[in-house]
Amino acid sequence: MFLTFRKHVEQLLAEALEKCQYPSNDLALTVKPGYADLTSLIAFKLAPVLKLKPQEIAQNVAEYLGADELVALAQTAGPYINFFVSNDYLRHTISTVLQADRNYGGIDAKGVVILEHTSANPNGPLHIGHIRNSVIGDTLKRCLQQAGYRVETQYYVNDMGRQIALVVWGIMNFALTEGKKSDHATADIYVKANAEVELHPTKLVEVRQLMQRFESGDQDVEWLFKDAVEFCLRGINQTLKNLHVAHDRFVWESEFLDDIDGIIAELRSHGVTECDGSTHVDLSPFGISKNLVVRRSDGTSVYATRDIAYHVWKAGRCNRMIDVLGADHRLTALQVGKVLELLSINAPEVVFFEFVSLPEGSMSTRRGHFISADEVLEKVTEKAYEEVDKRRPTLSEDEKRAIAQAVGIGATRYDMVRVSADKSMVFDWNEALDFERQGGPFLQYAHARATSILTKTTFDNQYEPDLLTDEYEVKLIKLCALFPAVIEDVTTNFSVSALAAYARELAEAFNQFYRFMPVLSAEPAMSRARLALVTCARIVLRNVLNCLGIEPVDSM
RNA sequence: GGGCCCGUGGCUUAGUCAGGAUAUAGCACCGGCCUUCUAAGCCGGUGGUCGAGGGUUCAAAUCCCUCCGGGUCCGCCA
Repeated sequence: MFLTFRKHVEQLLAEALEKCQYPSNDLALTVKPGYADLTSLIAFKLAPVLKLKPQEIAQNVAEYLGADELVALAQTAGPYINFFVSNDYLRHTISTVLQADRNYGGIDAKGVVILEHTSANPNGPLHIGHIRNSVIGDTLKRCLQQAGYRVETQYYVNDMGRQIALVVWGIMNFALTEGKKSDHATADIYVKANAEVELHPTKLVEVRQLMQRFESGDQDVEWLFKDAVEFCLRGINQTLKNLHVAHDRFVWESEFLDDIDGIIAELRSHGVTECDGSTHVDLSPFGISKNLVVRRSDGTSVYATRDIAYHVWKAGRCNRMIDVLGADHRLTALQVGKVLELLSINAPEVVFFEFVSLPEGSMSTRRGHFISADEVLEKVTEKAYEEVDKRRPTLSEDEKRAIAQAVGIGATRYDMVRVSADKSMVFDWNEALDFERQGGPFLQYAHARATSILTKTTFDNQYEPDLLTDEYEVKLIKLCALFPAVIEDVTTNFSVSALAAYARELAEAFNQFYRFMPVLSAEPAMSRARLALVTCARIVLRNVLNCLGIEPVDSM
């Protein structure tokens, strides 16, 4: 509803400006809670142009602004022009939410999105850095779907690099740890292989041979690689499932080997040069001084070229192509994007996120220095179980387990999107295990409270919305109205942390409403009106939680 | 050495792209609220020269320059 309001105000303002014969290319609308529902700073912008005082301009414009169905009041406050929503706006918000229900938050987005995320090398389990990628990616998927897009998520599987060759070589030389989850067992092998190779660099020859045999199409070696990758991926997939992350498709890098010649041929007319037998692309026209090698002098392919081929393939199958990548891929992504542009293909939209490190420093799968997602999930769920057990001792064991699971995953996922993606994070066990703050469980709690009220009565859809005039009620309705605008923001700016913040505000507003506005014990008419609002708030809370991949529990 | 990202109360953090009215929350700390729909909650309070210094502007956390601190990238690795 807020989007409608904003569009409406834009129109009113443009008309008023026209009547004043003022230019109207920038309406300078901003939202500043505490002052108004929407504010225009247009008077400031026009002051130097018109050589008039801002206050005067605001006054002149306001002459042509009046109240209507959506706008209760448009008034100046010095140079500011403030717009306030009407009762109709509030009424419409509630009815819209109740009617749209699960679809509330949709913004009529059309088309297919291919969203690549996680894509961790299958040489070990996902650690807490990888799942920042997974959670951001999966949250985007859910938001894009809520917006209306058809979304296909892809995991790009590196099945032929040096790292996988090392794993394969390790499997050939060391015994797999018995009884371990496959991805963890793979990491053990990988760590051993790295240590061994570091100690005896001559053994690298064997690893290199494996890579060459793979690329030359040696069936036996291909199977070894495939087995190793699938083995590790099974474990990774289990972790993702536990995190409520599901990929629609796993795309194997080696599938693009055949496309490389064609792509290099097509690049011939766009600044490709040969140098000592290898093939380079000159990206200096784009301000990248270093040439990008697209084929080695021994004729074998490089990762970058396969990645380009992958993106060419994706581009042909969707309207929007989005990648979620660690900030260390910034240069690579830029290079890939520029080469795609040379091929007349739009570069992907890339969402970067900064690193997650440990208090003692950065993580390294190679050295076995990392905290796995499995370990975090396990400990957090365990802690959540203690909390449930403490608060709800009468619940059955199954119920406690289920709630602990939902709360643990919710807390973990929320922590991953809470802070802006371009801020690096230091993982802290105390923080991860602390539920006494406005995190995932806080949101779930608000939802559980709303559900609790609704299970104690029936809502027959008969209500008088105009009774909802208290500040807590109005605040809650206004926040519900904002949800589609938040979805729009996430789908255009990928600001998942804004979604997290919105969820927190919504839950807070509901908790305030819950504290001060009795629902079941109110007068019948008031009770029905508040019941409508609880139903509405629960829908929005549930949809927000779904977008965050956090289970909206009915009880906790 | 060069590129990119970050630097906001003791700690974590919003706002920075599109400069405007009292700088956002949480944790911690202090004080209140459970005979009333789940206290994983609510209300109030203490605490900030927005890394430093210049500049642009009627107006700067936000834009420009310099510097400092932290991270990261700069492979015929993936």
